[in-house]
Amino acid sequence: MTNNNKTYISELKDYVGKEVTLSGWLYNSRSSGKIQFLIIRDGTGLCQCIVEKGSVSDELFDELRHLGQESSIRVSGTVRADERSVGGYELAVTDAEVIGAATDYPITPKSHGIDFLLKNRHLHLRSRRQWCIGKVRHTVIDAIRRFFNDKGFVLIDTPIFMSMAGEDEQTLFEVDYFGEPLHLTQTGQLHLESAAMSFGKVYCFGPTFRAEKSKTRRHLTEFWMVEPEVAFIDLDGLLELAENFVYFITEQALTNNRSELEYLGADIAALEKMKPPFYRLTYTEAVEILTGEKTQKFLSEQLEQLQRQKQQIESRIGELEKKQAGQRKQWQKDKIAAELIELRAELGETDARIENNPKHAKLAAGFQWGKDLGGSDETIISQMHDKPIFVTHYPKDAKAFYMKTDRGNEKVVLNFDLLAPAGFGEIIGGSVREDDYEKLLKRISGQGLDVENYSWYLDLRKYGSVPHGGFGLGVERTVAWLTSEKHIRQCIAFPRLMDKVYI
RNA sequence: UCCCCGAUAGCUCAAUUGGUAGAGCGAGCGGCUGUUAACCGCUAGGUUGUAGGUUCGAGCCCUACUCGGGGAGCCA
Repeated sequence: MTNNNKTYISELKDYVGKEVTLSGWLYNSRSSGKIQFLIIRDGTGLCQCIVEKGSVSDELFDELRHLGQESSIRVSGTVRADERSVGGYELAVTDAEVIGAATDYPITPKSHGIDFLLKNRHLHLRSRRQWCIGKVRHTVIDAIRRFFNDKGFVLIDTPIFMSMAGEDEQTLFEVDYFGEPLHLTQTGQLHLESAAMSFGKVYCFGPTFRAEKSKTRRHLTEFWMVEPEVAFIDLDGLLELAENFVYFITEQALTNNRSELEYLGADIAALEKMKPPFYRLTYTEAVEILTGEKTQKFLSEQLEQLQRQKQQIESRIGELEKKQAGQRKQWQKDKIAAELIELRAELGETDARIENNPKHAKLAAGFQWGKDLGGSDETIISQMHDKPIFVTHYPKDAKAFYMKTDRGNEKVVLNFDLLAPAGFGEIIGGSVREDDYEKLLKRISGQGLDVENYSWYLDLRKYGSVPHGGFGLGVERTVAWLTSEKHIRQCIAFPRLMDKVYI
């Protein structure tokens, strides 16, 4: 089948007044006796197609009236601009051909639970929300490659089967490699360091696997991570690289996906403020903030606000319940019932936040210097800022063996996390790498790791060692942040969750 | 692994103190020439997650289990 006569919905603005043929799927339809509105999706967008009685044969008119959601179809007609239509253009249909009729499509235009949607992920991908997220993700990935390629970085594909651990042995997936135990990569960093000593600036980009038993909205067992690694760079240089990088990604998403971001309900005004420089805090400063009065005040104000919000929702529910009882028409009662369901869900979320608030306040107030920042601690700091925040100089003992110690204070390392604002939390983790042979050797053996396995890694410190470092950015977390999507499982086509793989 | 919540029609949810299981969407039929998750009328659709227990009577109370959601630890 040739593709020559086909027009895509995204191109309709160039065909106003002209006759075109669209190929796609029936997204939704409404009929009004002698006029039908078919919403067609073709992968590039949505288009409302108008079928008037008399402009097509009676047989076709009747066939279209009974066509099921997601049937595949080819429609021909004249393009015209109309503000009432999705996307601003519509098609006055003169002819149509049903390619594959569909009946009883499971995902209806009403709301569904997450379990049902994940079980139907192969179909859920067709929904508008998932489509918008997929488009944003595509832009993010394109921006990642473009940013590094334009800056002279060389792409290095690091292995997925790994013989050594980058971080923690316990969080690895083990595989049987012809009888030998290997594990799936959790970072390409160690290999990347060796490549950086050849090419200077390198990056790797691919799937990463973590066997962490984490059941939260921020975790997947398989996720995509990009990791740049640069020779001759210090911590300040890394921070600058990271903020320019994140800025470029947000700017590309705003340029290419504004309508998708709007549909998804992303905070576009906030994203437009993401210009560097970002905030910079040391770990010690972050701890002072967490344990300080300002945080307790911030949290108690937040709690008050949540309680006010709760009261508002409750009084609204009370009003609606009264209103519902007074209604005689069943459909009016049902409309109110639908609103009540939404309000009750909102109330549940608010309740959970009210319940968590004092726990988080207690955790923050009792935070001891030396521990790693917990999820709630990151959330608090993130909520207190309107731009991304770098947190640097973590305690050495809480961090991986390869991080370079601060020569002015050996208790901390030259690392950083980048927290996305408004409560989204960590999207980047990175560090300057230990470049001193003796210090690295001591840290490897000090962590009980087999030095033999790391001899090649130590070689990099033997033959022309240089200051170097890099970081890793999680793609799904970044997409979730940009789109205001709550759970990162929606930010990858086929998510792998702890204990659960649907298709 | 721990804590909290839930499971009722294909889907999303109601069901007052323990007293005859309902609605919307979706499906089918009909009506309507500008609809925006269209609207209006009619029809079909149920072993209330599983196994026990209390009771004259259990969707509702009790116990165990299964599955799911949210959160914690850990992390991108």
